[in-house]
Amino acid sequence: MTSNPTESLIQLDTSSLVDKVEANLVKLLVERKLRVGDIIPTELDLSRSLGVSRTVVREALLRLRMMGLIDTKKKKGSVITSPDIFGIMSKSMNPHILDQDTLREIFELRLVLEIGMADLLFQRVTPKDIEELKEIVKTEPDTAKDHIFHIDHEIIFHGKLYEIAGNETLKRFQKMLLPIFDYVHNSGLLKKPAQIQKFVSHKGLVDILENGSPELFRNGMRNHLENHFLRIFS
Amino acid sequence: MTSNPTESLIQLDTSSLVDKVEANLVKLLVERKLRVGDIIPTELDLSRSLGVSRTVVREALLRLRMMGLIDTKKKKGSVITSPDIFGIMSKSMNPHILDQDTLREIFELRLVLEIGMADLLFQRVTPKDIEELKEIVKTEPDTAKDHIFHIDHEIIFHGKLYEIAGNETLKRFQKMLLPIFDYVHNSGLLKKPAQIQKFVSHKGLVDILENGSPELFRNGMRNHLENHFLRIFS
DNA sequence: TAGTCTTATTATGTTATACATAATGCTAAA
DNA sequence: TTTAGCATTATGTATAACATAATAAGACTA
Repeated sequence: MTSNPTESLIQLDTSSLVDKVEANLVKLLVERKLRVGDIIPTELDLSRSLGVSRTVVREALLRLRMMGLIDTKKKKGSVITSPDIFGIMSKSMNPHILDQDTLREIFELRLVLEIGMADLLFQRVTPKDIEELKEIVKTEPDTAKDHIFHIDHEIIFHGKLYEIAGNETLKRFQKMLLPIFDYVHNSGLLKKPAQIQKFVSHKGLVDILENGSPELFRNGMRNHLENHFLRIFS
Repeated sequence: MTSNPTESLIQLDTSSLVDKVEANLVKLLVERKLRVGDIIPTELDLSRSLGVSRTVVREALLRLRMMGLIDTKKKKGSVITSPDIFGIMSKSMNPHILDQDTLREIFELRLVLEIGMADLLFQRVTPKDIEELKEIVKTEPDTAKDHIFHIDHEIIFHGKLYEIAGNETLKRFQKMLLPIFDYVHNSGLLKKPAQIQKFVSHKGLVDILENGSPELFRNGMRNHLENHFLRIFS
């Protein structure tokens, strides 16, 4: 027992009707173990059985739709879909909307991911992957060359790495982060300017992936990203 | 020019009215550079100036609200808020809703994060942090002891690490992942059972953080998480 | 005058109804 | 049998009305 005067107060329910209906529907999906492709009742049915207006049901369904839990088609009604945890998130991933701190943090997040995923890579990489990577780095442009082309090449190479990692969630996450990363990289947001200095190259990374170890790869990737690290650690 | 017969077809606009209004509103927020706390027009005003029904405006606003772009209060109207990129996502982070593959991938994601964040740690750790970590590991329970207590301790220790990393986005992301990680860890989802074998301890990690380098820490953390890695690499 | 209580106002929350629209399925004609 | 056309159905949109909560304005009291 504390002397906190709010101790005995009951947490009162400030949730709106829509909130309740939403929770109800989610519970329904979970408890009834509905599978992907199953159809849920129509808005009118739901509004009748839940005793609320169709408007409220609609708003709740809209939320589920935004969560990626359902997909609603005309006439058919709503069907359960495999939830897409990044679906909605990508919509708010707008550099112009996010504040500077968040932008910088997302920039960092990408670096963290690429260094940390070494073990996944070594576990799942195949000889075919190595060949493909070699093919990619063969056309590696000079850093001094066309900037846009350079960026494109970066995306292809690192994208391939994520593919090898065999983690779709990770891949989609980075794909969402990428535009932000690029934006931060090119905006004047980071105080230190970008260096053109060259550290471990893509070619070097492929070599490590073929003959080295996760430890070596982590260090190699860390070094490869040195230019970016230099910019955030001022 | 290809012989693709669909080549010359125009991608027609299947977006609903709500979609358009939503896009319009986001554009408004971005272009007008509205700041946090600013009030946007009332639903009725918007419906009048956009020439659509209040219903449509409401649905669009609901979406913005779900994206964490606005917060709407009665009477006041809607005010801009600092967008919360994980806000909505955490709602769909329900182990019972996500499919098995995604669950496993999220499990992996946590491992990636903790190994990859070494540089952030070393850059931002303070002597005070080290002291606090030492205090935490001092009460480190024996692995054989109470399981719940052990989990709690895990969360406290690793949570402190995220705090030191000084990346709020990263921290919030992991906080969201944690329940899923726990669920996967304790469910029969992973084929291999959990080992009670002990590798690099929390104490060992603190020692590295105090006297070592990012490279050493990455390897130490990798080793510390060995039990988990053993389970996903079957 | 300052402070509090009451009342009016206002914008969102909710309901109800009607019609538009698109997808599906059925039916009848070629 | 195929296809064109129609009926059906569930979502999309519009409108109007009232409920509710937060705020502001006004009135009343100390």
